[in-house]
Amino acid sequence: MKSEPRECSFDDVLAAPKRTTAWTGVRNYQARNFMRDAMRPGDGVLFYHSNCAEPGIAGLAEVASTAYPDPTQFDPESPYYDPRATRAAPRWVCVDVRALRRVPLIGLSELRRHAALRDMTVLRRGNRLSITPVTAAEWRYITQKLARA
DNA sequence: GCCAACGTTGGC
DNA sequence: GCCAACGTTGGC
Repeated sequence: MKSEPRECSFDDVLAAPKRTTAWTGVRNYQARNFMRDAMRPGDGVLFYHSNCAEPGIAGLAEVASTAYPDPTQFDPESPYYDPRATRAAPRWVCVDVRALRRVPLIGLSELRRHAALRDMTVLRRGNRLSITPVTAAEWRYITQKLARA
């Protein structure tokens, strides 16, 4: 899951109550569908810092809820407000994400260096999705080989 | 700041 | 349903 550290860094989540934050503001249907259809409490999350000086994986987290309506879509004051959404027919969902542990930043250039990660969705050219699936093999490789504390 | 890549919008 | 125009993402 990508987050811009200026908006919400891994350390911000670690410092939050219950080390948990609501993953609000996703306004892409594919990313929304991953949260709604594929993500379950306890699923592992690679917390990725994007659009910053050192893009890469900054920490390990887990999904802490099933999907529920993203409250920011109903809030006219929010930058994520969506006038087409109603409480009866919400368009966007979020999940809660709980930070588990910080890792020494695994930079994008390092991720690209590993043949085992060649097909990672997030590394694909032109990828812009803020939420992308990770295979079991990729997860093992990263958590066991690259994310040693 | 640049720009490639992609998603969304809206006229037709 | 097509597709050009536009907006956004995000690495560099």
